[in-house]
Amino acid sequence: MLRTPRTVIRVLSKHQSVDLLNATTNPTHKLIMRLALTTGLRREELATFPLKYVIDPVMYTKHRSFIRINLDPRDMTIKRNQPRGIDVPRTVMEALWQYVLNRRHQHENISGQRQSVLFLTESGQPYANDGAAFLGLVKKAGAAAGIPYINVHILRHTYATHTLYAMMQSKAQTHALLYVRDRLGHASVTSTEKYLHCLSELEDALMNDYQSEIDLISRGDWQCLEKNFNRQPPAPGKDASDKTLELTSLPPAQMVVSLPENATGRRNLDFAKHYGNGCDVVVYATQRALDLMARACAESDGKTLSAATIARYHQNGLSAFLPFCATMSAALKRELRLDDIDRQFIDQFIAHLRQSDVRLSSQKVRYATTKAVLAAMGESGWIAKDIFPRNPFPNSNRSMKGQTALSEPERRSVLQALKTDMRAIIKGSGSLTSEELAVCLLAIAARTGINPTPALELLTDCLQPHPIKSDRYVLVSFKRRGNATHIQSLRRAADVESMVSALPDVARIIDLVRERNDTIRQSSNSRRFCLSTRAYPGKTPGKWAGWLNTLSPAALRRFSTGIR
DNA sequence: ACTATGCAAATGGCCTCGAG
DNA sequence: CTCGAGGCCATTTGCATAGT
Repeated sequence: MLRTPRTVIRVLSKHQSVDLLNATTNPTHKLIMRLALTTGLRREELATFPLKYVIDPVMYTKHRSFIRINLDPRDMTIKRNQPRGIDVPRTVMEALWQYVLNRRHQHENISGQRQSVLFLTESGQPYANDGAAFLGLVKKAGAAAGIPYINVHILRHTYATHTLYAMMQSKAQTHALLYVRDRLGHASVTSTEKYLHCLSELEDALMNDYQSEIDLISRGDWQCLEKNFNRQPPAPGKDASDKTLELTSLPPAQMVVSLPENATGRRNLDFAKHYGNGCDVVVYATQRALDLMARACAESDGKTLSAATIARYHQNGLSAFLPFCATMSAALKRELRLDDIDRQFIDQFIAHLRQSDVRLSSQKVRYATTKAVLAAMGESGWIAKDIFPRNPFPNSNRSMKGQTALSEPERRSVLQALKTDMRAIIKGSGSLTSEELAVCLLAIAARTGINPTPALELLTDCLQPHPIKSDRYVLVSFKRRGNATHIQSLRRAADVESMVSALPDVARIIDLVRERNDTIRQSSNSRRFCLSTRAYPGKTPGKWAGWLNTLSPAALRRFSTGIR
């Protein structure tokens, strides 16, 4: 501990703060000190800190390392009844959240009474008398850590001094002072300025990375807490059983994840080849994660993640990640476990990608898609969260090459060819083949300019009468983009990809497709899509005969390369 | 309050290959 | 000949934030 001659303010150095926390064995006490050291709360504020201020950090969507909490005198004891905001490190909030779910819950059950304050004693009661007991436990920890003089308020001084110091490295002194004043709830900045005197007395080396250092040492406990939490039976809920991971009999009988109906060529994701390489647990966890995504996709009608995206997770991400896991297993000479997947493991995976001979953008995609799957596994509680570095592949969106439009003569000849083909189709009868459908699609696209994938997913009711112009129609297509945060099953304005006005000839094409392929569509598994056809029209009695499908991108591509 | 900008994630596109 | 799988790359979109 360092003291200054002119003031009575005493603060802890970074190392002393760390020692203090390490000397505390009781997790609740440690958490109280950690909150005090990272937010500068007063003793009475710690004692009356409301339970309701603790949130699941996962639900805090702003990508900041601190979570802003607004303290309200109606919820807790605050000096001068003055509301203020404090910034809680995300890692501390995570620890508080785990405390609430785990240890606090147990203590509350001991007394059988629900409490509104956050921190509870071993007997499940709030800390009485504005947290008078904190002094004893801080003193005890201080003695164990070899800190000669300490009290609860020193933790607040320590926060103030170190935060001021850290902020003044990058911001003006005034800014830093005002920030710390507001966090501490000082009425005047002159109170805050007292801490400036401490600064000059302290050595730089003691001051750096104060908060991050404090977080680091507490991480161990936090991870233990999390593991305990995961080991408990899942909370009752309708999807609780879905998210449990059955690891007893591997490899599983079912090694394929089926994707719902979609407009890409992907149908089934095969995991069989990844089993038996020393990482079956990991393979199975990833398989289950994709399975959950696929189900969510089917239930939400593709509004969560599109089937194409899930397929890409498998193809781009896992096809790189799972072989890497196999290599790691070989290197470790043992079966890989789920708790092997930590920050270091991810770093090694990144290094592994970096030495592969694919381009940077591919490395990035492989990493990003793997991350998406692992993050989902983290959400389900199967592996640790927060294991990813900030951005391992910065500036990957370098040079871009745009596509050039067709020249005018080219465009004319394409349109001419389309017109001829369309005329032949109109003359014919019976259901349309995939090639004929491709002509229709291109004709629609050429007249309306809609994008290919939305076009492939046009619904049977895609054509609406134009509200104003009686001789026109509106062609409505939907985009599938969306995150889990906007799950919606209803059509929303934001989901409309385009609403182009269409002349009667487009309406005629769509009507034609709708009528001629109606029988096929009715017996199809994709009856909502307008552009449905029979795969292998009329021939090939193999296993695909009679299989019904949408017009596939592959068919469309082969057709369009044909007309070039 | 609004706009421009930069970054990361999400998504689309195209090629090749093997099986039926 | 068609389809889906495998693989790589490019572009678009969403989000946060700095700047006005």
